[in-house]
Amino acid sequence: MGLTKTEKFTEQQNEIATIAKVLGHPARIAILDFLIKLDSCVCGDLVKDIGLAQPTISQHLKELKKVGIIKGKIEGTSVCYCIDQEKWKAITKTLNNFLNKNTTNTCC
Amino acid sequence: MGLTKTEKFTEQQNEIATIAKVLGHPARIAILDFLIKLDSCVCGDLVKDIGLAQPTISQHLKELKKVGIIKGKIEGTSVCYCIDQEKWKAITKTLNNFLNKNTTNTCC
DNA sequence: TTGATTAATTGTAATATTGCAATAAACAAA
DNA sequence: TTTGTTTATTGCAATATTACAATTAATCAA
Repeated sequence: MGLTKTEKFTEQQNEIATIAKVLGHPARIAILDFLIKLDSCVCGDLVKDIGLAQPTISQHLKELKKVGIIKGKIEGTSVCYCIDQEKWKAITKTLNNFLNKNTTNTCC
Repeated sequence: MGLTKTEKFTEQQNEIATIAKVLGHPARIAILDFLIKLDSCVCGDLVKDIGLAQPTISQHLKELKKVGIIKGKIEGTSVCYCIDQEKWKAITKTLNNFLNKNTTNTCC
């Protein structure tokens, strides 16, 4: 069916999955890597650096914006994209909350 | 095209994305949550607990096994699934490596 | 042997994702 | 206004993912 049954899961489970899903594409990781390296950036640079077509990059940026991990500020003809520090911290916290839930068990 | 161009990205970027992708579905987060709560588990319990059909659960377990975050041990008619502690730690490290790369910038 | 139980596999339908060409929109410079 | 630059949107094709019914395989119990 291709349709995730979100109603079967807790809000937290859905939240973790949504974040992870957005991070689940190497182009988006590459974009974030690039943004981290710089202080700001325009889409044009990304197209050159990452090597995917401009509409594809634009689409990935949209996904990243959807979870708020990046934000864009229009500056004339170009757009300055950068990491949303607050959101990045929140996402880090959410993922670590989950990752740290696991304690050493003795089974298997 | 639906086909990720992995060759355009670094090994590390692909690795992070692969891990995140597997965590990018609430059913798989729910399965991991359930496994963490217990010390061991069988698929039957998961079907009841999560509320998806048995083949669907089986498919999600396969995805989780693919990245090694869980392991299954056959015990008679049922299978004992549990977290692979070593792999969990490795995955946590990989994700945190990425998440901690980001430092406070002053742009935007 | 059967019959029951449990989990994997297969096949299929529906939806989602990825990627890009073509186009549009928004702005700056001439 | 026209022209060039930059990014977003649209439309489409190809592939991937999600979900489940039906079936298979494997084991245990009687």
